[in-house]
Amino acid sequence: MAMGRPRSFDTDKALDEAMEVFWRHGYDGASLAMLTKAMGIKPPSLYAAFGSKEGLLKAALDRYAQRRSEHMRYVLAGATAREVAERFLSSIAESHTDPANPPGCLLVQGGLACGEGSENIPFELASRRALTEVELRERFDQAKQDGDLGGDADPAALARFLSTVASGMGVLASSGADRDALREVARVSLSAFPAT
Amino acid sequence: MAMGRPRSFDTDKALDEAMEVFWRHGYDGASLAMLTKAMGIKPPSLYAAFGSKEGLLKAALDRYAQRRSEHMRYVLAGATAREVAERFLSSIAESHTDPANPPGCLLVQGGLACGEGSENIPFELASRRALTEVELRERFDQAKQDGDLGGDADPAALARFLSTVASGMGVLASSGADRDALREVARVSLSAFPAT
DNA sequence: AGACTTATCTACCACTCGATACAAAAGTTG
DNA sequence: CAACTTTTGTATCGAGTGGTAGATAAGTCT
Repeated sequence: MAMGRPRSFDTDKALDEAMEVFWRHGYDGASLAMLTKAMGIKPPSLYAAFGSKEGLLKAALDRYAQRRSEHMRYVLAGATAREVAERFLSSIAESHTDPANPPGCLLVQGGLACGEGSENIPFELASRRALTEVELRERFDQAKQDGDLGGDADPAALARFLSTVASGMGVLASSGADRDALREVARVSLSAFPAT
Repeated sequence: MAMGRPRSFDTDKALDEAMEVFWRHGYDGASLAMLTKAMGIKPPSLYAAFGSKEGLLKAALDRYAQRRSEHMRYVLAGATAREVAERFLSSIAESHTDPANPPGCLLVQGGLACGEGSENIPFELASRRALTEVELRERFDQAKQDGDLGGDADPAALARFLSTVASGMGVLASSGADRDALREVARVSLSAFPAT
């Protein structure tokens, strides 16, 4: 049945380049010219592989989530709620200032507000940010059952707090703050988790 | 010397409309068509009054800062560091979910990452966000001299923490979170300021 | 009134946007 | 090799971008 001409570029490698462009310039600010140049391909190849600019973003977001999942598994494996929080905030401080990537978080930098043809992009990013909060809340629910969160502690509120601080650290990092500044924010934030 | 034809629109009223467009769509996402329609004027009037799209944003940011200054004066007038933090976070929770405005904070929504012609916009917003952090730090320095901040407390770190949480609350609000959610984040954040 | 100054409107500029039509190229299968 | 299928590059689409030229309108000053 004839297999057709094989793709001449590596999809994942191209996605990594696209991710960086979206990360650094946001969805609206990332033009097809920038994307195709970074990916090393021409527009028809991009559209054949990803369908649309939005499809490309979603594929990049999937890849971003995949990268993060291993970190998150380590974070959630912390023995206590406080240790989970400590691991979470530390990993955010490191990853948001990793010189291998643009500063901040793709899910924040990608676009909190967009133009007329891209109204659903902010929703897409928000729903992906929400996933992390859910993971934390479920872990803190478990911590409460385990007894290492006091009776007055609110797992949902703590998860939302951590998620909010993480977003804020994304904004801070994108402003050029260095790693130590983010570590300091992480340390102060831990006040919400009384030491065992 | 002849005064010339008077301006037929109210500059501040027009700025308020422009502010809302930038707030809701970000700098790149706000097109001249959207801006002129919202302001009720034509492009030549806009350019005569504000010079450029970037000039319009800066004028809107000035107006935004002016609006906030009274709130900030109230915040900084708190008797103790903890009361300042409490007032700050509460005012953020209210203002970022004020139905009279787009959700979140203009200084965050306006654009953390921009396209090729607007590289300096994120810097402009970041420098304005930094002003609030400086005000808080100076107030906490004073609190330390006054003795209502313990010897182990770090005024700069606490100010950066609050500023970071405020940015995070902006992201959270822009995702559709309601006022109670932000209030809860404010409450948890206050853990960093031991009660007197 | 008439000269002068500034704002406004219509129409448009060159350019970029995201996206695509078409034909040549590069493979696999019979 | 010949038939078939898919990808690739060139060249371009219509729409929208930020911004402006030039004429007209609406005031103030002498």
